[in-house]
Amino acid sequence: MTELLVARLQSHLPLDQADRTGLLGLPVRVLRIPGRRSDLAGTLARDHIHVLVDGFACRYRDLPDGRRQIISLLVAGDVIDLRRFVLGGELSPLAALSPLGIAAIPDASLFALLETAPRITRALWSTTLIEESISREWLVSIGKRSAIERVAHLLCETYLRLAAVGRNDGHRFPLPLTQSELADALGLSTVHVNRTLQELRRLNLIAFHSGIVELFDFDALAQLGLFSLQYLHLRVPARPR
Amino acid sequence: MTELLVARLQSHLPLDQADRTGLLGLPVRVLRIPGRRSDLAGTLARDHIHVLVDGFACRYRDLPDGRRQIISLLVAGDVIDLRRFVLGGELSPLAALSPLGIAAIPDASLFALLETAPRITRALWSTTLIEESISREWLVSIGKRSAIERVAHLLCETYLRLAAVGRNDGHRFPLPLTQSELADALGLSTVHVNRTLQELRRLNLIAFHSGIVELFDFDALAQLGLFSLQYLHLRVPARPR
DNA sequence: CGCGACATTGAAGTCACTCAAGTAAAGTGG
DNA sequence: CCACTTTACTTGAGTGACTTCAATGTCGCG
Repeated sequence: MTELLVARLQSHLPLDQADRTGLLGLPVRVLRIPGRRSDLAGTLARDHIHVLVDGFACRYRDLPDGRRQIISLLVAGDVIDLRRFVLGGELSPLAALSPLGIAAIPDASLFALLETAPRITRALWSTTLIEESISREWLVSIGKRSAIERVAHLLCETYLRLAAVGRNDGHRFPLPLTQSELADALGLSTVHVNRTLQELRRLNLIAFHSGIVELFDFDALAQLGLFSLQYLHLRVPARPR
Repeated sequence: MTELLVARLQSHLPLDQADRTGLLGLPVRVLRIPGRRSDLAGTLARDHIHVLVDGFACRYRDLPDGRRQIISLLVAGDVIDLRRFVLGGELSPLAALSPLGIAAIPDASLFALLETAPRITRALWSTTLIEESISREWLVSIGKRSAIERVAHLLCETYLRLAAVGRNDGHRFPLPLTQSELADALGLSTVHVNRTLQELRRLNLIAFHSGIVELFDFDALAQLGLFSLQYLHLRVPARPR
């Protein structure tokens, strides 16, 4: 179950054999969430660290009057609660967008491993920096990109993140968000997301149906979305045919 | 010069005496930037880590067609290039918004210190997590808050960040951004920032003139901006009279 | 079959943008 | 010390991208 974590960490920084062995030796319990739901954070043990191994989740933030902003998308390989692990405090609100598999590792075991393997500390720290990098790029999207650019950008980003952990199927990949959730992620209204998706279909750039996206022309989509790639810090830019 | 860094790290996580001594013993060279300028990143040595000790800076990102998004504001005590230190790669574009004082510490010295002081690693890691937290809150602002809420929110945030390092003067604090830079930070147009500031003045909530802000009613402003405070992870919420 | 969730469409409205002047303040040079 | 330039701020008018509201359509499922 931790192979995925190893793969994920190595996609950003190299590890050596001892590091890998240490990670693979961590005790893991796997948790299953059967389907979509909000407010998942409370169900995660506060003395374990959790890695998403399957499915889609998101972090979100609700304003007092009900407005919701989706802050980030979590895909297989993402560590869910490093912030709590390092800084303590509460976990940010979390929602399952599909059935999930979550690996839970006791904090204590990871602490022990980090004492002997400084490179892993650095690799984990890196993943938080990359999350931040993505978060900043979303800021650019919402702040400066038009609706169609935002959607195009998000699709490029998600595609590459999934491809980096092998969860794509050629140019097709799962994206189990409703249009209204896309709207909350992109800072748009549901109606406008709908029209924007139609425009992208009309341009023959994508198909999107029942939670599956297909990209017909990644390069054109990337150009349209002013997508630039470096911010994902992938060591081997998984670029598809 | 590193007292400020100590203060900053302690504002989020406790350190012990040995940690403080180690930090204060780091060799430091101080760099002065005489005034406002973009594209500062290139002038910072790639084998030193830099801490802003005085003045205001910002990270930004330009899109190919010239649109600029300001990604974050850096104030005294902020570490500038932890990402490079941990993850390598390029520093994100940086601009000086005022004359700056920057402390430069050799990477090697800090690496050496971190080997003996794991708590400092954790404290530094924390600062990157808090930066991310702020970045996410900006995402919420731009995604879901109205123009006046955004401005109010930014003012509350900046006030508390400055107060945490003692760079406020009662309810007054420096904010050396032009309205056009505020616009680039908030995802608004210059014209609209102007009108929004006028509205805030009309409501008797703020004064803002030649780079100095005064808050007449922090609580009212916080309420207007849907500002919630926890995301700054301050151990001692510096709340002013 | 009928319900519920999601997607789609149309129409009307608005918040914030763009364009275009005009004013104010501060620096520059002769 | 005063024209001249530059930079920032302010104001008005018109526009447009996106929103809101309100139906209607479609699909999967018990």
